[in-house]
Amino acid sequence: MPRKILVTSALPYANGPLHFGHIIEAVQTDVWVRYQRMRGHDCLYVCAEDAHGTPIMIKAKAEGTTPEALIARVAAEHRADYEGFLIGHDHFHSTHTPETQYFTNLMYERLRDAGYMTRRSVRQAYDEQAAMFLPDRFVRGTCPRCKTADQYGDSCENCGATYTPADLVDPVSTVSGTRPVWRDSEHIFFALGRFEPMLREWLASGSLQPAVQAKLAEWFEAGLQDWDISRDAPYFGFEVPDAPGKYFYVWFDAPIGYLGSFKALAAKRGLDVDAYLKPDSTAEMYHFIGKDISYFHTLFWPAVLHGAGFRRPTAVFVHGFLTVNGAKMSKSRGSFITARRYLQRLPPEPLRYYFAAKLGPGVDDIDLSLEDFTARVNSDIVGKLVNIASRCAGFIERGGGRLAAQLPDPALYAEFSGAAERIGAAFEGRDYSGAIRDIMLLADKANQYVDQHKPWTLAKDPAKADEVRAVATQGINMFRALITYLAPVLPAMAAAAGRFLGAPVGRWDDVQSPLLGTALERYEPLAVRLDPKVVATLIEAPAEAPPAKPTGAAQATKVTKVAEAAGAAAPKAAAAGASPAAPERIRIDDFTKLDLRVAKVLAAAAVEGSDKLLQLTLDLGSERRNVFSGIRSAYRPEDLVGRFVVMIANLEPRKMRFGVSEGMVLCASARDDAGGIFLLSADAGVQPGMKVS
RNA sequence: GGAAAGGUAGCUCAGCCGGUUAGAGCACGGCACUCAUAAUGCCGGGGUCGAGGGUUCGAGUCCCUCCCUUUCCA
Repeated sequence: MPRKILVTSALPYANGPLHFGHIIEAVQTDVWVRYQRMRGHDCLYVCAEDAHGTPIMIKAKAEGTTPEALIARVAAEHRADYEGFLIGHDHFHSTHTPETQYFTNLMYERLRDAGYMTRRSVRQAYDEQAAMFLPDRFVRGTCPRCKTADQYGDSCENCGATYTPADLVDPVSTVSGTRPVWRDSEHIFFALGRFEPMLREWLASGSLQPAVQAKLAEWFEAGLQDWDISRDAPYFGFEVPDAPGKYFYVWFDAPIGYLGSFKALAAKRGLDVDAYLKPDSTAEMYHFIGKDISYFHTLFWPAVLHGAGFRRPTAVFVHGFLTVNGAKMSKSRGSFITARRYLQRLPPEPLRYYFAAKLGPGVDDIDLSLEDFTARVNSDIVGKLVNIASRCAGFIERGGGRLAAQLPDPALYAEFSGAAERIGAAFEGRDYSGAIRDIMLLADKANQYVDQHKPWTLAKDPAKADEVRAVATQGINMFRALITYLAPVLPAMAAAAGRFLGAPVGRWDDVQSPLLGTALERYEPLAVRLDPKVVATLIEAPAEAPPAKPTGAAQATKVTKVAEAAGAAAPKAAAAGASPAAPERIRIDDFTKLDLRVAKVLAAAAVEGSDKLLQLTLDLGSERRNVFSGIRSAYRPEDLVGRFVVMIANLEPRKMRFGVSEGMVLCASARDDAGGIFLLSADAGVQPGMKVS
């Protein structure tokens, strides 16, 4: 009996491009959906543009356009990127639509009438010049705990402290640059705490992964707070029906956007919305999300649904974060890879395969290692999988173009067809990495089979033509089983394979009856190898020397990391094998010979008669030093005054043409300074003269 | 600061409820083969399973402490 399933992945926000973090989630969802469809289930996949909120409003203003125009433009880009990665949404909508507004108002009114909405006054930062209340992220200032400058209004990136904008030292509005004032305003709150028993029961039903359950337990422990779902005008969103000048907070209507998108789809296809959304619905509803938004999806969302008389999600599937080459995606490291950047260089399926090969059912983070990506795809897909078809196709073609009437080794084929349930269960349970391990083991087995039976040797004896065809038929059928199992991951390749086989690859159960006696089409290569040189260009070399942007965590990096970051300027050169002579090892006492000190730049000036040098006057706490430094190409003297640098304080003074240099300032750079020169410095709070060790 | 996940061969990872000489793929070395996109097959080298304690007849697998990495925190 086919299941009725509604699936969503998280809504991309309409103020930036899709990046690999979005793509891995879309791939995870899409693979699951395609698998369900291959099993004959009625599985719908909807998504939408998350269109509301202050950031959209401000970005539109900055671009001199309207939020609607901005959303339309970004949504079109997002849609194209999703399509580029073969993400098969049944419908891609927007939250700024009548459908979403309909559900938003309906839910609000029902929750209000049931007594779950309360009002009370809130004191909030207000920008008098821009005439608007400021979200926490739009107030910046100095962390009250560690004194790091220029931190967001809700938490410190450096020390991790959490606080409110009012706690900041020297708060500044990022909208106008002025100092905010504090004003009171009435807000609407959703009484989340009253749903605790329901939520506990819901989570006990086994809808969530163990790690997510643990997180929820922690939140229950801390106590569920009322949730402020309103914002003051000006705000881009839906106005609250019974509160003029108040708008629904973007996070209130974002998940409702799932239902809005579904409603639009239902209208298009004549589906019964109620059958999916009523409290006792037998349809299943799943949300694929990243772990950062599990609070909204595992607490607010089920509570809002339940309180408003709708069904709750069957389950929420939470995945971990994507890291690139072992570290968080970062713009400054160039590892912030957009969907567009990838698609301009490479086809989508290798990445779908690689993500699938690494995705498990848990919330663990997933690392994209570019070298591993290339090796894995070339070896698994081209070397193993496609090779089976490629090496067998010729024998069939030369032998008349038709498959044999029966399999020479039914027992071996049974191993392949018998894996269907095991591999299917892995897909169902989102253990794609397990499924792919299984599939590749079978691919090895298929290649071994061909090797053992040596059709190329048999083919030399015309009397053995039937035997040759039989072996190739066995091989082709094993290939067919494997590409069927991989079809959720590689839909385009599966379609191409279907054309070659003369029988579409579409249903999971097709594998149970081998393809016999039928004609094959001419074999065309189903995949090409990835060029490591092209793959390496996914990582962007940092463009120019960063214009003095030294704040917070970015600056707290260890010296080794800085060196690495600079090394990345020559993209992957080191990884490509150009290993520079490894430096000799030293002992700790060699290191302690260095007297590294933090110094403050008191004065800086270009040196007359030199293209490279700046003359620095440094405060070492107890003394001042005069140092010449070859950083003129990367720093303007006036930008340096007041900042902290690291210097070698016990370097032999050196007489130069322009004077005596009494030390050396530490910088990171590529060997030829090609990617720029980067001064090392210390976090806020450091004092001149402090020793570095 | 709180929390979660992870630390197993050069790389990416698998090792279920503790039990024979710790596995796979890639990479590397050798051999074979030539049907296949220098693809494939066979053989081989390579691991003090992060560190230190503990429980046990026996621990990569359980407990404690510490170190490191990544990530999350309405």
